[in-house]
Amino acid sequence: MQSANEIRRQFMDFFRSKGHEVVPSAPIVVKNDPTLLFTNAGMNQFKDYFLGNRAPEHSRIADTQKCLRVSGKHNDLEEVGVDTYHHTMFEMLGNWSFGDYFKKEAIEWSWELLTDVYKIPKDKLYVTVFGGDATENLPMDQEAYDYWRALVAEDRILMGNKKDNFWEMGDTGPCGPCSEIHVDCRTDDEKAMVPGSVLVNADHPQVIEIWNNVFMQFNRQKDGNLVPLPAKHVDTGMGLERLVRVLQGKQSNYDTDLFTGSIASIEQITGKKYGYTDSRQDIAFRVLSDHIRAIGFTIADGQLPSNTGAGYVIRRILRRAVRYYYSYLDYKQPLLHQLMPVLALQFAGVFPELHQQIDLVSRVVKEEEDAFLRTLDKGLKKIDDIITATKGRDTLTIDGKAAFELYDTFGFPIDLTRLIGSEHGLHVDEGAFTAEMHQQKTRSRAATALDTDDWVVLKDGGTDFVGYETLEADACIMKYRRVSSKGKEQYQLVLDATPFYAESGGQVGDSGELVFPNERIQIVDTKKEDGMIIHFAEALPENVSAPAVARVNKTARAATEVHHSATHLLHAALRQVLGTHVAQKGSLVNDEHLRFDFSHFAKVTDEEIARIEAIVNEKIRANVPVVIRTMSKDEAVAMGAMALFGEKYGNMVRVVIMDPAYSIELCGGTHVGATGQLGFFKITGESAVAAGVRRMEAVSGAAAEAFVNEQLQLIANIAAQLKNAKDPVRAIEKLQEERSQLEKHVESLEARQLVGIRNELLTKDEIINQISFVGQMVNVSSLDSLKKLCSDLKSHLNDHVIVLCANIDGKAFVAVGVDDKVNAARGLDAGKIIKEHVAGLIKGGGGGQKSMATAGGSDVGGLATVIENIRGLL
RNA sequence: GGGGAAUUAGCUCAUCUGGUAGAGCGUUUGCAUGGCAUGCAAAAGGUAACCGGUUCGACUCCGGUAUUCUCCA
Repeated sequence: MQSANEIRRQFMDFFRSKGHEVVPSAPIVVKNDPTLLFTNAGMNQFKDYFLGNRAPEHSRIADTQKCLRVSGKHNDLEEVGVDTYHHTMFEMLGNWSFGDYFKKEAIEWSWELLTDVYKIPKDKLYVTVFGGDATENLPMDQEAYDYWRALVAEDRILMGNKKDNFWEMGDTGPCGPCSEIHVDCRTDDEKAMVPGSVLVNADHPQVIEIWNNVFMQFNRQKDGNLVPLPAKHVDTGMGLERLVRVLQGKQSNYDTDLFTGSIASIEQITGKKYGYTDSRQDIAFRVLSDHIRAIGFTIADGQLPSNTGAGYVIRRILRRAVRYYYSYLDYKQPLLHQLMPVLALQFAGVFPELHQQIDLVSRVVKEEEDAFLRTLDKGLKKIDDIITATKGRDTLTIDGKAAFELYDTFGFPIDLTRLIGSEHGLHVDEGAFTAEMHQQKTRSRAATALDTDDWVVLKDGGTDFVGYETLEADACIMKYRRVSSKGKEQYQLVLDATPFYAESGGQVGDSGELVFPNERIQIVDTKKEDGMIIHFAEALPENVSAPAVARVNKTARAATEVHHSATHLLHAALRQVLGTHVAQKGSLVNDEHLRFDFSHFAKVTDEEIARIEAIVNEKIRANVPVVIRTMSKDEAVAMGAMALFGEKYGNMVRVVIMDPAYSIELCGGTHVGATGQLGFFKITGESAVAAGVRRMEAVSGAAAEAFVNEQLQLIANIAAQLKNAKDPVRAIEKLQEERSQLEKHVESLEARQLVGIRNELLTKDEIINQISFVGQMVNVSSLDSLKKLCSDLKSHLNDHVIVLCANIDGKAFVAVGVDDKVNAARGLDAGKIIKEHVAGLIKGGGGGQKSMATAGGSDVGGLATVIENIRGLL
């Protein structure tokens, strides 16, 4: 039996023999594309080629692409692991032609590979061809049919409709008919009963599509019309997991050697046995062996779990895995991180990034697992309350709102609520839960509603980026569109030439202005989308076709460049001081400061920070020229450039060198000419971001100068407050000591004073109708003292009624204490007394408990009456 | 980006509708035992995240800020 690794290698060898360049997988985490969080198809990294925004370096390419799908019409996260063939992370094998070969070769080669190389029996295979569509006025794909007919019997070629056999990237853009290859894996008996041809594209688990060949030959325009493309492309995708299952003769993807290693490890760790069934326990095995891949590869590509965006998707996948082993494998400790090394080893030859960062990834995963297990613990306490409340209401239904609150606010999974509820004979009101969920979604969507108009195209072509050389350029608007969200309108502009740097690699996009003959348009931000540089403006010029001068805000750009160059110096210094395990995990560079996240397992000590700063400042004083060169990737790696995981690089890369012996980085950002321009570098903060990831914040250039001045000013102010003490720190320590001593002193004085007053009051005790009555004006400084005094007296008197009045800063205060026995025997209630006989007299309000209550008011004159009135009640 | 929640002793958390902030663990001290594990007793430890408002009175109610958690996009 061929292993998955062999099968993958055969694919690459085959297409290499057909003149293809084999390229590595693009990162699974997508950067700089607001429409996509993760790579979800093999073609993602070639999107720019198809759109014509960028020229391909090879016209024939083959690869295996890491993909992630957690939502979509055929793949809901909650379904993964339940069946035998859906996955979160999967590999898409693909061969590509950019304006090179077309239908003939694509069809012939796919057949050759499947039947000659992989030796799949021809009578197991069916192919589909686009059958035409009347509404689009498209004929059937006769060309593809004819090429297939030369290879395959007529009854194995099926006609497909637009839904299955016409592929579109989006509402507009390149598209075309496609031709799928399906394989029928059923037994001969089953085949005899129902012919495979009727089960194609019918969601049968054993009759599955394994390869789709898309022939891009049209461009879909905004008005819906299809225009033939000048250059025709081939875009294919074959799911490796399915292919391996077919070639290894398995019933389920999970029975192939892509997954059996992980499953065996889970068996070993949990002591449970995988039984190939649909039981909860077996589903848990599949869920874990699937999710572990998604988790491992996304983190290895630099995306840490978090509570927003792509990071949140990873957190959700990870938590679903935890839920499954926690509930169905009866394993209550972190488990996933134990599987990582097995996975890393399995893919070391294909996707080395996981193996190379295995320590970091394992730690991050363990930390996440620990955090979620803690969340579960807290949720378990909450659900106890809910269950008690439910039973108290004499019902068997857990309120859907309560279940949703538990889920929404405390992150407690709904399936666990169901499970725990059922253990108590309760069920969840699912309708109400779903309704709450729906409301939440509607609210979120409304808040993010983005209304985007169509592009208005004035001129076709690509943008010439001149921002590395100049900050000012002649430009025309090529296309623009209006976008609005939450009542705020903005315009997005694409220019034929621009000096504006679009946000990338952590460096923020440029701001500036477009100078037209009669007006100036402010550019507030610049971003990248589909390879286009998009300028964000608050308004449109009156004449959008007028020539303009695009001018970048020089001050901001210069300050940003200072921080970007400082980031490189910092990165190199970190590696020198902390070790070469330091790798960039995130970066933000703007005109005010820089933020750099990197892998490191301990807090960076003050001494280390001092050494890092010293190295960077040394490099600044050495005034090292910053050399920027474009070279081949191999050359850059040979030079010792730090290549980042999770970054997509073409064959030619831009390399930024600050002293070849010190810092060489692949980087598309903009930099200063020489390090001396940085002036000074200062680290302003060091903190933790996630397990094994630290964050460093720093300033350089003018921002560093401002920072230092602020700090010095602060110290000067402090010293001045301390009467310019020689040693301000010692002076503050002394002040604090004195303060705490004084506080204690005052406290004990007050306590003693109160004891004195209390003893005096005890002598004035009168017995009225068997009740100990104390009613006096006292001299205390706060309501708190008055209360203390009252409570103190209570503990010294039996059968008491106490009324204490005080004049504190011109306001009247009264405390009334009534012994519980007196309350019971005579119905005297301190709270009631205060409300009915005190508050009114002093023009105020009050209240309290039966045994003690207080009141306050503005009329000090009423206090004497208060005492007499209460005496009268006895 | 939008919603919900949390922040109380060194740590983990109580404090039902506003009315004198508590527990367990840990710390310190004393006692018991030859020593340890430990047991007993006592003590210290609080600006209730921060700022403002309502109230006679706010940990508690309202608003804002910060940090953290959580769900949705």
